[in-house]
Amino acid sequence: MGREIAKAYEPKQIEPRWADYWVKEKLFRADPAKPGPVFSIVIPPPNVTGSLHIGHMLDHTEIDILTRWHRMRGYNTLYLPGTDHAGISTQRVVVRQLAEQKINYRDLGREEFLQRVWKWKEESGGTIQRQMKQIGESCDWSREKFTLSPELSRVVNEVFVRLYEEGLIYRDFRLMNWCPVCLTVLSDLEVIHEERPGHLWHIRYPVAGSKEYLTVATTRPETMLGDTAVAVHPEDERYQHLLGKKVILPLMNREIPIIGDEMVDREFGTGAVKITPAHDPNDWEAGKRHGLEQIDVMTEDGHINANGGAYKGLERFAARKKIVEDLKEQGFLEKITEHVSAIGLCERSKTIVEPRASTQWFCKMKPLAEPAIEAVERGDIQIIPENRRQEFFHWMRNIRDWTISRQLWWGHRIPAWYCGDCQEVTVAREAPKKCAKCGAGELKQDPDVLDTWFSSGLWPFSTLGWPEKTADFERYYPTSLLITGYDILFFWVARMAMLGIHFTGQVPFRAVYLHSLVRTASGEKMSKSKGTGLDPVALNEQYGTDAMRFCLASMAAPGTDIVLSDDRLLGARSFANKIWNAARFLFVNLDKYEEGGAPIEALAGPETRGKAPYAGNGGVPLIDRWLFARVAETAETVNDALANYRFHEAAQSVYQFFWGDFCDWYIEWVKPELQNANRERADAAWKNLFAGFDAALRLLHPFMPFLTEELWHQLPQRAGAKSIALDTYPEARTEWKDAAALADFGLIQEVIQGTRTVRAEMKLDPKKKVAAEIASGSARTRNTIGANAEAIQRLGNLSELKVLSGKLPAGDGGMRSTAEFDLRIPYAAETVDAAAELARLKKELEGLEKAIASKEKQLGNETFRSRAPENIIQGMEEALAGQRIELEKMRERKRKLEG
RNA sequence: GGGCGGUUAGCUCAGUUGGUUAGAGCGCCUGCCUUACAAGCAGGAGGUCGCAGGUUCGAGCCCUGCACUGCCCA
Repeated sequence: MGREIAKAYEPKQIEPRWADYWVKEKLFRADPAKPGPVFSIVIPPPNVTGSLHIGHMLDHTEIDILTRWHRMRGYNTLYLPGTDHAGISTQRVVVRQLAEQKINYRDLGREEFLQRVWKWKEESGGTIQRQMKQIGESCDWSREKFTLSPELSRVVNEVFVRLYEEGLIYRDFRLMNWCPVCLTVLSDLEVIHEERPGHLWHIRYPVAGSKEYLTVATTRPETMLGDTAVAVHPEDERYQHLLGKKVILPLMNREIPIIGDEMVDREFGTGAVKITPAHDPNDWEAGKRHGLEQIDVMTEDGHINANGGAYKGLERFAARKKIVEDLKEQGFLEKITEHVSAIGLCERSKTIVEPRASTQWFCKMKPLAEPAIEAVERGDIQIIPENRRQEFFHWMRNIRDWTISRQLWWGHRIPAWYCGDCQEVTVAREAPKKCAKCGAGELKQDPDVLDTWFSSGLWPFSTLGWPEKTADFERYYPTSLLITGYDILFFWVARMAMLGIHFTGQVPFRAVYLHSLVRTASGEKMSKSKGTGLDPVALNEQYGTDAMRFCLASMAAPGTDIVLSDDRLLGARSFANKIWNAARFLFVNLDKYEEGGAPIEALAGPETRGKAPYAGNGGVPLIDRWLFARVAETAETVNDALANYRFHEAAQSVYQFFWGDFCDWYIEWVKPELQNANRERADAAWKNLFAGFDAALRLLHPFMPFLTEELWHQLPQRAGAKSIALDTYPEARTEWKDAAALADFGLIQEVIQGTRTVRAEMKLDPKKKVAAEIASGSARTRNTIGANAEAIQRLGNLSELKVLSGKLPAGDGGMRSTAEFDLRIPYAAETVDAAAELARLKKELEGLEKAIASKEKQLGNETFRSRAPENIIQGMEEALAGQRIELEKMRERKRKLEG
């Protein structure tokens, strides 16, 4: 059976096939009845606003790596997928689409509009699902959830009602952040604070019954239409005589009082400020203190309303301009100065938010926050990286009540009904038939919906069937881990922690790993709206999903943002190609060997692979002992790194192993053995080669699922081998650990590299084999080299290798010395570039002398000797001894060259 | 204004409790189409670890200050 294997890695040829296979075969379906320790993880549900971006790609890569890793290690594994209805964002998208067709969504009516959004949701939700399948995420599609599904909406109502009954949800009339574009209130978190250069307008307010002016400074002149007072600091000497008097509000010709209030900063502007309770949070509070009227001068979409007199109908910034002009014209404008003002922007629309008073629903946070803080303090929820804990605590300890209502249509309708007769509010799980208080039948449901994060906050338990005690809930809750970006620590993670503990009595996840953000080359957060986003699908097609995943993993050091570059992606793709070609070498040669009548299952079948390493005739060769020692080391590093979310370390380790060890050394070394006329030796070599390759594939699988699945299936397998994803993950087997093999092979590598370096320095013709001689005072070293002379000659391109005891006899040629051995390629003296070598020697000598001096100084220090740990001292002494020998050899060589 | 992080090779970044001559990828230089791979192979150059102090037998790592830079919160 000849294997068809393309010359180069072509991800497009293999990825769709396996993506399909994994879903169709339902390989990743979780079964709560199965035994084993549990690893459960719920996806941070992507918004159904469009498609996955590069940030999702990182997030999902990390989740999938850990999921596949746990599964291979025998965990009962659940990775639960799903999407978020993303109220405000999704509504915005559809509103915009309609606007492009010149349709105002409000004209459509609520029902019709919602139908349109559902249609959009089906499309983009489908896109996300398709993308996730395309990138090979090993989730259980049978458990896919959607935050706005009837199933999860019931949970939302349940939670709302319970919180209301517990007195944790209430209504209040407050000044809120309002987005005039999204037409809804926003929570504090949804407002982005920014500093922008602006102006400070100094406006003269004439004092009533006097010729005097009181000049106030403001950053928002348009709000003066709603001024109901002017305030100064009560102890400000400049204004004592004005306290209790009134000013005439310019443009509006209204008398308003001059009040004293300690909130006024005497240093700011003129020390006098206008008070507009309906349009500024500080003024709102001041207004309450002084019993001032609240005059709202704006419409919901940021235009001046009837309270604004002549300015009615003007958009707020147009109104500002006009008001400033008018003030100037009428002599009320004293001056304009430069000023950097802090502004609030709507997270979604980037519009400047407008403080606006309205009645909203709130959720009390302090009672919910405390248990969550304690859970993190106790370590019941572990936050990684550690430094994010502090942010979490700081925010949680200063938490404010959460505005949970939104003036949107797309979302969970608030389960509250108002009686048309007695105005009583009824909060219920299902629509009530009549008013609980007066019995009237005319009830109207609250038109508002809940903040998206209210339902996302329930995600870890709502998706597992709570409040029912389902098998899934019992088995998979609390989830093992949450992986998400640190940018939603407060929005989402904190709220899940609070709501999860409150409703289930258990933490929603035992650990939270907060990963970095993917940034553009200039360091900005990638964003589709700025056009700086990278499309993961396009990149996956260009480089291959496996390469993309590997690249992201290799850059995902905890706490560091990722700057993705073409260079890195190319490097990862090269790695995939390297793996592909190593496989190609194996398979092509195995086919050849098979034609010679070799029983393949006995060479490369799983039973055979499991028992490596094999001995030929004699013991297990050094190269094989070394390979499996490296497998064990790599498995140890990778397992340890993944257990600690050190994806980059895991990736780097497996990269080094596959490329640096398996390809560069192992394959090159065993090539001739594979054709060895001695059947027993050749068979052993094949068995070891495949066992090593198989271990490498399994090590790589969580990072590069497609490539490894493809190649794994090409291995001679038991009938019915389903997937590498269900195979076991390599462990650091104790029988593979072999310090002696690592040391001995390290020596051989030094010898081979020495010959290559000397050859390069002497600029020898690469095609020409040359003789080399090597001398060592150590019998063990001589034996090790002697036993591997054939491979050393081949890989060092040598025609002959003489192994001598003691020192090299006098002679000319290129030389390399270590403490262990001296190597020489004899050659006529004139062909050696003595000057170049001398320069190199001098430089090396300098470094060595420095190293020796520093060690001598330290070792000579009594305090060091008495305080440093024994192993450090001993290691240093050994290194020093070696370096002294090297130094001596180098000096001798130098003398000779100079002589 | 408060808090957190970053500054290490030309570029992008690792460097886990302080411990022997600081690493990787890419780029660069030299030589190779060696029949798995030129997306490759072999060899090589390149860093006073932002600056200034301090602690320590010993500092890229700990402390203080400064500079530049990014983020979060108000």
